[in-house]
Amino acid sequence: MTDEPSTRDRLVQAATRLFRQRGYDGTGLTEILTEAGVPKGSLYHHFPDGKADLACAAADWTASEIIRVIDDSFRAAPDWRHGVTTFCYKMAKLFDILNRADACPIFGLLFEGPDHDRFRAQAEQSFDRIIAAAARYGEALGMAPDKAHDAAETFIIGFQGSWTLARTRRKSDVLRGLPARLYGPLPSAAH
Amino acid sequence: MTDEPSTRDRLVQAATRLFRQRGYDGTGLTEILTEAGVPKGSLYHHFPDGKADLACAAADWTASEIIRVIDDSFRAAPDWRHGVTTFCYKMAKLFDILNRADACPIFGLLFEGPDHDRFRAQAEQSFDRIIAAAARYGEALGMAPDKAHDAAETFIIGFQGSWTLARTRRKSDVLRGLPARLYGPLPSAAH
DNA sequence: ACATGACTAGACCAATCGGTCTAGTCTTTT
DNA sequence: AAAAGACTAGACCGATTGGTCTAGTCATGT
Repeated sequence: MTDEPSTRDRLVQAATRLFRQRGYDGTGLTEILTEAGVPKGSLYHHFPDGKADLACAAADWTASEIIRVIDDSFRAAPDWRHGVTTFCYKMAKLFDILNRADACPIFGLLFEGPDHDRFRAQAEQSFDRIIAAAARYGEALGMAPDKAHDAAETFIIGFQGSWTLARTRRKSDVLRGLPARLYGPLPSAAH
Repeated sequence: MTDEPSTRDRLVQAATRLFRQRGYDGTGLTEILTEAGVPKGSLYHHFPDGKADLACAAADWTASEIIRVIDDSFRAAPDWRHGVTTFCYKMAKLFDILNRADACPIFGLLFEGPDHDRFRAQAEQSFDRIIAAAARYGEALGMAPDKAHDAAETFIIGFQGSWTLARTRRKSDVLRGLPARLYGPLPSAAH
């Protein structure tokens, strides 16, 4: 009945947090180990290839988290724009919690590192998983499959760029303004 | 009459290239020094604060290069969309030259590093310079000042996101597709 | 001829890096 | 009770890190 996270999970989550703040090369193993409260031996037991292995696990875990937010945002959305808007607001809130300084959870993790192509492949896969998840909701809302995929891509591209700008400015409203940027001002609400 | 680049310039350009490939923390000083063919003493003469100083200089240099491309793209453009399209095509070409693997020249340089807030401030300034340069062309093409600024922001946000996706996929056509994404399919050319 | 400041040159340093390895402690199976 | 494998624990390693420091080389002004 202990719901303490396992050693493995504590490692993944500490790594995720630190990589997001300081990047892959900027984060030392000891730092991760200290934050997770785990000795070195355990790391190399759970992740035989060490840091690179851990980073891939962190990327995977992050992608799943993002998809969870997409699900929460689109499940009850009456139309595409509502889903996107809810997602952006949720992420803006997260952005503020993360001190407006961390890398985009979606892509911050995924580059750099010595084992370049392995990381790139991980990024591509995570990216596609996320886009596919969004596209599925587009289809459910009546878009044609290729239209839905395209809309999802545009959405994620815009989100990625917005997060970057939000980060340099340390202001989350760039994220909340994305829907209006992509789809124009809301026609409703005005008289 | 020697047009060899100065020691300083060689340092900045080598650093720019390497930071773009491996990131700030992923690039060692010796690597930069070797690539530039410059000994350590010279580095600390020209950049007393060492690596961080050099990174800021590299960021500044990069921003100026980007603005040069913006100028080249918009100077003779008949309208906003043409300018954006030319820019995207030019950058797609650059992307292919860079082996489709490097970070976005605009923002790849600017994060991470121990001296976090200094880098962030540099990024913000470079970012704003670039957006302002684009916005100026928007105004010259007849947009109201705030409309032009907004259009420039959307453009750069989209570009940043597109570069990231292009990088994970190693395909430059994501960049070339940005104008259609932002402004819809070209109405002309069709019957 | 000589002094001066700009710049080059690289040996050297403590600290930290990612990673290995041995020892020991649990939990489970028989 | 004994054996076995999963897992924890951390001392230790060579390599590399960013940075300092001293010595020397130029070009220029006087």
